[in-house]
Amino acid sequence: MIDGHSIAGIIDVAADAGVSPTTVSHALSGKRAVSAKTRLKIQESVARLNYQPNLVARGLRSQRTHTIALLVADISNPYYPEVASGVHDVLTRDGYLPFVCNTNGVAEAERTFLAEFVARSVDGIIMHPMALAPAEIRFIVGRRVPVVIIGEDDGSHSVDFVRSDDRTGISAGVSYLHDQGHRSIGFISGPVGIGPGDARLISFRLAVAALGLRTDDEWIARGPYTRDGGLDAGARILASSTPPTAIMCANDLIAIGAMDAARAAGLAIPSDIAIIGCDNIGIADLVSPRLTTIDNNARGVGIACAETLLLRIADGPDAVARHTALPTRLVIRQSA
Amino acid sequence: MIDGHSIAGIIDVAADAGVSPTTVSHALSGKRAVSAKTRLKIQESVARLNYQPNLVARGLRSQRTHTIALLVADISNPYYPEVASGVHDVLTRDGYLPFVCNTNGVAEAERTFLAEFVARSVDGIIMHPMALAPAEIRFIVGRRVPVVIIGEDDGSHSVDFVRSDDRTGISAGVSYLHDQGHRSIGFISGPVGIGPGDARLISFRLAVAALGLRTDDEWIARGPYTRDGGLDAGARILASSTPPTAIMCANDLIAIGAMDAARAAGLAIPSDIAIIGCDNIGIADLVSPRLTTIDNNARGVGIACAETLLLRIADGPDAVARHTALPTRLVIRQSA
DNA sequence: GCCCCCTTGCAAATCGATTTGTACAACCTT
DNA sequence: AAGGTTGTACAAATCGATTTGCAAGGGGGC
Repeated sequence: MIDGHSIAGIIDVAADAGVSPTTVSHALSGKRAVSAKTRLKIQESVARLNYQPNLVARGLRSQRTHTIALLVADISNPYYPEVASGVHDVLTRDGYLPFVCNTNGVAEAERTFLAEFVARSVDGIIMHPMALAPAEIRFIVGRRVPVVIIGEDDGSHSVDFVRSDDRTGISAGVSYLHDQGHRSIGFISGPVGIGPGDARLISFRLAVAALGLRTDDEWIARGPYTRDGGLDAGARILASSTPPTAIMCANDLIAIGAMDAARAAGLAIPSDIAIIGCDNIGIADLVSPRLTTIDNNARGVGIACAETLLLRIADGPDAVARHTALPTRLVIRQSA
Repeated sequence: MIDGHSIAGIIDVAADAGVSPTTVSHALSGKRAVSAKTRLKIQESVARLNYQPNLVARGLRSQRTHTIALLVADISNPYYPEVASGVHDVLTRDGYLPFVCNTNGVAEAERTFLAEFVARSVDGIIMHPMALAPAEIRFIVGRRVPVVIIGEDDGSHSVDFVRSDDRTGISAGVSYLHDQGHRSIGFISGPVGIGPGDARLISFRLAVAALGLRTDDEWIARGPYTRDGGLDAGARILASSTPPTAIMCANDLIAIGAMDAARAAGLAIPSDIAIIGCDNIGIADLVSPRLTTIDNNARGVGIACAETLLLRIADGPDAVARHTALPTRLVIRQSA
């Protein structure tokens, strides 16, 4: 009895119950009526033989594999596991299983995986493209398998998009600082054209302008999305002629670097200078002081992607595309 | 031309090239000889029609899906993405695609997913069990699909195991503290019977005894694997009659909590008290002072699991089981 | 009592590839 | 020149389920 799971097929069940495979299939799927008596017999046989339908065979015949693919840049980047977790929870509840693959942001890898997903007849793809444009994705995948793209939409009516709306959270952050009495606020963004920094800087400028606050170019700095990047940029801002009393950052790593810079300058956080990050990665709650930051709701993005995909699968390829923007929110801790 | 990918099957390719489907299959798989001339014709047709074999159909016939499953407790726990990344990189290189699923440590979820993997004919399973014993896993899965288990082996000769060997790293940590002049070292473990804390505490005791150091029960504390758990336990140790000059912790979150406790007691790190964590999660490099910790080589574990699984697939179920223990290593930063 | 319809179950086709058995030809061997 | 070997391609069976078309039996309406 090494094998808890014998290799019974639907034919074995049919033989055991004294009916045809057809009847077994109908009894189990409910797609056609089966008398209560035979259904009972079949259920007994199923239990006795420990029958489990071969899902590969089912997938081939029914053209539905109940499989989806999640394609991200790097699963070990703390943002993606949150997304994956949301996707996973929604989809497994409906009997889907997710393939999870990394592209490392390489265009050729994105193309290769997409083609492989099509060859494997996945029922849907959720993807955060780094190198491919939505049009090319659509071209590779074709109309047969639905795609939900994480990121800014390109106005297309045939692809679903989900993104988090940085504006709401950043605006809340600026308002919060304003309420605390801050009138001079700086911002550290990422390198030009790379990542979400540009969009977040724009959101920041809008929010500051909306409150009628003064801005100063010396209070804006850029650097890589790392702790060291934040340290450098933060030091530059603090060295300006009249430094701001608060700094917002394009991500949490930069914010942690900015805290280093503040400490190095002998400033106390948040009494001398307030700092707010972006992303609310797990780390944010573990540094000292605990980082006030903007939660971009990664898990919510995953959930929304999965739900959007399920709707698309149900509605077919001709339904109008959904473009979802999830609100972000300020998480107030100790650094501001 | 919305569809970059037409729906050509092997029959279409055969018709286009003027040969039989059999010949196409053999030309592409190389399992039987095909003359150079026809092979060329076929390759042209494949390219023209953009043919990609349906991998579901192939999987059904060949009984190999080139699919594996990775079953973990929680993909958003920073340990697992590292493992997943290692698994992913090795397996995708060989044409496998990984399903990634979470169990949240619930026994019933572990059982359900294992059964589903079998039903889907995955070629292998890599699993970090939380609630199920190896024997039960073996029982559910049967002999048909190979399993690699992450964790302590149970002496079985039929299941492959991979684990990281805490002893090497913890011993290195204790030696390092000893070299720095510490003669009284405490340890904060997790709750009894849960997680890796017990094993790590044993390794710690062995290392301390090997150096002939004195131990004191007041220097050992337990608590949940969280920052707050570390704060509590750390405070208790520091309140003992003669507190130690260094504390090792069963994981990094506990270590961060212990640093909080030290600060609360007015102690400077590492001059007044040295602290060493375990796991080297991404956070460890971001707290202040940067946490000295023991890297358990999560990515290496993933790589080893994948390689072990590939070997098992190649060797068949009767080959002797491999039990691998990967060395851990001390990462020296600022907290010790 | 006759006819029709509805329920129930089976046989056979199907999904799209791989794999096996076989036929035909050409080329060697003796 | 007869017999044997090798190379090449095809037809048919196969993987394990779902799905469709059809037949037999039972019940109800008129």
